Amino acid sequence: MKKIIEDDFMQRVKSILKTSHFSLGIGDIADATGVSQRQLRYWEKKGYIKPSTGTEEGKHRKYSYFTLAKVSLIQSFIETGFTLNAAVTKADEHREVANALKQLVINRLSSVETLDNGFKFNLGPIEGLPGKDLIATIHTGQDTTFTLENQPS
Amino acid sequence: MKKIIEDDFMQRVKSILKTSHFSLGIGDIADATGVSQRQLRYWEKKGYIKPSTGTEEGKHRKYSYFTLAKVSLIQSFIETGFTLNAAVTKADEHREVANALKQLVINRLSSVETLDNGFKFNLGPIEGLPGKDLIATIHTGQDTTFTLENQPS
DNA sequence: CGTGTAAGGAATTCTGACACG
DNA sequence: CGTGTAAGGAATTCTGACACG
Repeated sequence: MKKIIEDDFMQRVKSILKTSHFSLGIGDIADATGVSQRQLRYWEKKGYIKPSTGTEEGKHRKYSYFTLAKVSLIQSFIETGFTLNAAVTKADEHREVANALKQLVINRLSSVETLDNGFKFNLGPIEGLPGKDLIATIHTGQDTTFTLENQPS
Repeated sequence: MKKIIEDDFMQRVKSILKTSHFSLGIGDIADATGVSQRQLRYWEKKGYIKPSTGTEEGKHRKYSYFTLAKVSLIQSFIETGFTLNAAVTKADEHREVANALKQLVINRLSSVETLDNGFKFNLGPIEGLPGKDLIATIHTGQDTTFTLENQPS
């Protein structure tokens, strides 16, 4: 009942994760974060955020996913009572977290199996435990567990 | 030189990951995947993909990130020589992979430390290894390694 | 089947300004 | 400082059709 997803598929997924540089419009950012378009343009003018596609030629602004994350963080701090400037400072301290998470997945994901109600991800070896692979098991709607399995010989 | 990011921050990041339902326009999907707008509308008409925001009221289409991933996968199979219909079938077999990856991060990420040139993620305990926490270490531009550390007492 | 194109209308975003404070 | 609003123009997307095959 389980099915090992072929390496070919994993290559495609990794390639997509690495190369897919998608962008969002200002309305998409506003809807997702609750920050108004007026605020986003003002924050840009102050240098707090910047669109990936310049608006030099009078075109619509485009934002990266990391800008979305940053806007969400800033908004989160503002709601807590920080001033805009203080919220930006706090958000900037950790702006690379989302990027690092993405890198984690790209670097280590080596294979996937489908289960009846979830997935098994093979994340490769752990330092100091030769011959073992780290396995993350996800069951839909439940928690994720990590286990160790002997590497296929 | 290292800095433990406070729980407060992790709560914000988790909250953002869970609640941030962002969407992309048809032009964003087309630019990110290389699939034309004409193709996207045709694929929608055939029932292969569907926008998150209906176009009933004559508004612009909005797509989820998972639809972007699916479109990328379909395109990847088409480029390999599959027909559109066959490519959709292959993509559908694994459409929940991206969702599961997101769940993995949300479920297990418990704390983050910043290093000089990367991050340390604490992913919590492993089955069968009491007292230990799984640590993922990411160095910018390098590989990710997993190690075990004693849980803080 | 699957995609390209030109056409006219509608939805979205653009800038600069006025407002409040 | 930081954000809301109304205004007119520009960029983007809309649908239905014609085309090729």
